[in-house]
Amino acid sequence: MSDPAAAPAEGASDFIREFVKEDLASGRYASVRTRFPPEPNGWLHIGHTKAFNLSFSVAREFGGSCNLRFDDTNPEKEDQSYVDAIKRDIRWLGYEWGENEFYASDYFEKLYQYAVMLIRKGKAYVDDLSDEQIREYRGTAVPDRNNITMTPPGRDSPWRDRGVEENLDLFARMREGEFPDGSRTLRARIDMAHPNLNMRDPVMYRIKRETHYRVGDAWCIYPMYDFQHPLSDAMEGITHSLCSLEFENHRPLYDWFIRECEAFPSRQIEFARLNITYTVLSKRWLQRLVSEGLVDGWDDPRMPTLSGLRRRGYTPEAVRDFLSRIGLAKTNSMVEIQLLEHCLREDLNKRARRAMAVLKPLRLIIENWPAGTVEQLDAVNNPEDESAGTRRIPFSGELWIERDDFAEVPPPKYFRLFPGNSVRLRYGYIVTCTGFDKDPATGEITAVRCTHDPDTRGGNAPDNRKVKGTIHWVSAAHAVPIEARLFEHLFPNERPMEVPAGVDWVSTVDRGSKQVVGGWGEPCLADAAAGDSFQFERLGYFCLDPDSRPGKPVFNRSVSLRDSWAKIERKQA
RNA sequence: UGGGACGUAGACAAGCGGUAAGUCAGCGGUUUUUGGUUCCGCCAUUCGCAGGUUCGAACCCUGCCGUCCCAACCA
Repeated sequence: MSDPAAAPAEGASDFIREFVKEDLASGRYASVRTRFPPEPNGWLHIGHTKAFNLSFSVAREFGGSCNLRFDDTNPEKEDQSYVDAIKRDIRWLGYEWGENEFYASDYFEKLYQYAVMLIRKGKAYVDDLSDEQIREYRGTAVPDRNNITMTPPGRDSPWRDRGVEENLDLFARMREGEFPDGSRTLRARIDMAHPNLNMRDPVMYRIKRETHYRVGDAWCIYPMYDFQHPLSDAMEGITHSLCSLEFENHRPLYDWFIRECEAFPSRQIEFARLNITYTVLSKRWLQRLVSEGLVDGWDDPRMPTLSGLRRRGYTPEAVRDFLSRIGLAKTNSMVEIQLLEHCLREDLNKRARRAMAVLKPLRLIIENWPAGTVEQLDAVNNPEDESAGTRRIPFSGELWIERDDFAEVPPPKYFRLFPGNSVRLRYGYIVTCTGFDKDPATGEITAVRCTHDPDTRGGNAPDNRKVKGTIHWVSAAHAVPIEARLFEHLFPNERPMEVPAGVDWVSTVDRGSKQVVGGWGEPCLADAAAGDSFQFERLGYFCLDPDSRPGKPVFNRSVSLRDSWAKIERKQA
């Protein structure tokens, strides 16, 4: 407890770490053990990372350990595939749990014995009330004249005072499968007048004939969260059980079960869950996006799932950096997605190789280029990392440039290509625009013409004249065709869940949030492997998608570069 | 005539009775062969509001206001 090694390594500090420190100092606990308890009924999203990053980090910082425990007590929706996906995603973010992998379903027998213990103590009883009756007896909330919700005290179930022996017998027969689904429950005997609804004799067990993905048909009664969770924590010797705010109302119950079962006194501490603008962080909502085909599956790069972020090109480092920046508190908060994007840019800027690619191609013809000549030019792979080295790029008399980099009539402050103006072709030559070709029928610019200054090879002018603009390009004869998938936020609204009455939030999904375009890339892009990240100069960061085929790489735009020109344009408009 | 929490800048968030950190966003400028990056400035006389205690209050007390959560045999 006076061990200096117990101090947080990274200097992270928040109210939970304060509590942990106090608990160690006071001797309440001798060491730290946390847990991350996902239910295997869906994919992990970035909201979950806040929770498991916290529990794993706190454990590590205080020299303890963190268990991965699957909270699999509802066989209806759980499946092994989710277990596998969850494990894969946690590892991806960089956490390992070694031998500490547990399943609440492994505790079914022990939990049953705890329930028997509570029955013997007169603290639990078998109830014959139906679910509707239970709800009614619990006390239905009614709006008063000020429309404030109030809840009258509940009434005792007529079965509440059954004798211990009868309860024991009935509970055993529930387990044996003598009663139909839903016909009886085991309830904790606490206080039907308690102001906290959770304390009004919560259900501990329900009868449900459903095959469980791990224990099969061994059980037809399954424990409820409120009973199972504290005892699972206790059995694992969890000291600090960290969970989100909505469980605050359950803490008295959590403590009650542990106390009455005389189990290890785990401490539950709640914190605010993560919300991010322009997206939704709820399994149910994400599930709907998938099932209604609004996205291309759980790993669609627009999804906030870890598999989606990974496919989008997010790195574990960027996600962890994000988590370290959002802080930890009990205030309900909505983090701007710009912060997440900033973290990605910052990470990729240091690590991603640069490459040139043109996404809205326009032909550039260098009129004074010696016909048939091809030159190999040197290019830096990453100006932020000298060790990344250099590469050669072919240059010739016909190039692809970005359509946005030419203007027939330049707007104010535009310093790209327009008739009479000079720009530098990155790593190439300084060229001067001599004209352009236009389709007389459509008015579309079909090619831009220019001359190059042979003395500026590499981009430097011997006379040191300054050229304001530098644009990217790809040699037409050497370009590899690429597909680029450009993503925008899934929702146009900062808070997609807050829709006007009568509007289905699903209808607000931006159908144009995924845009597929064809373009041209420099030759090195043909050799990219799935998952490789590049910065396409002046455009953004792109990650090779597994949909790529030989000769046809597909790139997902992870995030665009900051674009101050776009801001100027916006102001001018 | 319910219970549990939370209110510090546009968004997060430090602050723990001694006179408002930091980050993102935004704005202005610097550097730059990416309108990227870097770097430098600016951005809360005030902490939901009103009283009170104190030499001194974002921090303590009282009242009020606002927001969130709770009425699954889900977790």
